[in-house]
Amino acid sequence: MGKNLTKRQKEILRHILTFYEENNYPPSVRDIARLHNCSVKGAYDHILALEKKGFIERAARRSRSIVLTESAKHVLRPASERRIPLIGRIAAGGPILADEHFEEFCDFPLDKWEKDNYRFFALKIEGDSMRDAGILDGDIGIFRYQQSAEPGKIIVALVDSEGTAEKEATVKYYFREGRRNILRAANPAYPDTIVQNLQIQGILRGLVRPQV
Amino acid sequence: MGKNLTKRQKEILRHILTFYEENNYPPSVRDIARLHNCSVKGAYDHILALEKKGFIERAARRSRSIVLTESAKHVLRPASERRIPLIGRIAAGGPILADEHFEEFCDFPLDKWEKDNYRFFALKIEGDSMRDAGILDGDIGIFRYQQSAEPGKIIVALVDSEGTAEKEATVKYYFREGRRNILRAANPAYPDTIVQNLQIQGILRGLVRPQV
DNA sequence: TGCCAAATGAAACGAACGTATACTATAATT
DNA sequence: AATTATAGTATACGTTCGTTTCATTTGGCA
Repeated sequence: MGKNLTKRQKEILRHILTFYEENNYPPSVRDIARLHNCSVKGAYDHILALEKKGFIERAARRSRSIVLTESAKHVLRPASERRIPLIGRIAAGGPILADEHFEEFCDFPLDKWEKDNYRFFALKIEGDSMRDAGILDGDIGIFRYQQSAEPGKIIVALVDSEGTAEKEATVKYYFREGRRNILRAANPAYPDTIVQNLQIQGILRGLVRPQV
Repeated sequence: MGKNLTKRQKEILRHILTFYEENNYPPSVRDIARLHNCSVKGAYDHILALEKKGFIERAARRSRSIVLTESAKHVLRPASERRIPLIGRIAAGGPILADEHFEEFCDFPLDKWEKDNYRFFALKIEGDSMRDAGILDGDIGIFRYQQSAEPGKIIVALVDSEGTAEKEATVKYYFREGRRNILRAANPAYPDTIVQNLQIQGILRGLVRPQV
């Protein structure tokens, strides 16, 4: 997965999407050649390359059978615009919005809630430490990506996870006391956590509960 | 517009939709003929008829250029099956799923959660009576429409609202005690409500919280 | 019964389409 | 310097596809 796209290949991808959005059916090889202003073979080669890299799928010898994969859609419209990546485990040090962390995408009517340019991600919440804030085990939190937060907000922070080199995302209230950062659960059973170097990843902006 | 469909034509329409959902690109005339188990000409004539009646659109001489119109989608799957109506106030006696109650539609990734034939609706929840179940004021509950429920489930029930002839929808835990129906809040500050003739409208299947 | 109209099918034509061959050129990598 | 990946043109082959022609069947209905 996650191979790199060349500039031309990305152009082709976008042409395919554009054609599809305008016509509601996929383009033929010649349609793509026309849009890209190149020869049929040129377009065809790009299609083969895009297929090999996993950005499109198609049926051999069938006309107009190109479909964009999730990766392609993700490349063409960044997470913030429409689809929210659901984050899995976070490797040490890496940025939270790297492709390798995306387990799947969480379709979400985001555009009705927010119209700005922030990027969002989703995180499955485990445990009942935020129970009293109405956030239960299994809920999917929708977070706006930002690296700082006002005290009192519910945030995602990265903390070291035992036994592995990976980090773990934890969801807590964020407070400050002097120079110390405090992570506080919304459940009196959990004690505060005090951390010096806090890696804030985002603040809670929404919630989805798959089942009740 | 809105002409009538013959039985065969509706079958063809459904075949087109089925093919499209399975492949993500439209069928060719021969694909349709295969699905309908008829000749190419038979399928083609049906396509022409469907086009004349406004259920499909297509580009002449272009392969796989059939697209279903809104009318077709409406015929094939009524609104209630996919988009979730957001219910406003409920007039006295009327069924909860009447058009007049829909204030708007709540687009929701329903298909990933449920694959059955139930009908769903959404309801904005007011108050904090279900706070301890993680359902806060302003949350939008997603309910499966059904008129009975097992005890212990969170349901929507219709109760008389003071001063008006209208009914109000209330969300509570449902319990039984002998022949009496008990509506119980998930907040100790609220007392149980005991009702004799309970109008259950649906049970909670999901939740969306627009803002935190 | 006989006739019309709608529905259906086999076959075929030509356009649209995927695919292949051959050749050129550029840039990055080995 | 050789290799590989990318990008491109022009041309052509064979398949898929929309469309048409002609003939056949089917189902009312006068």
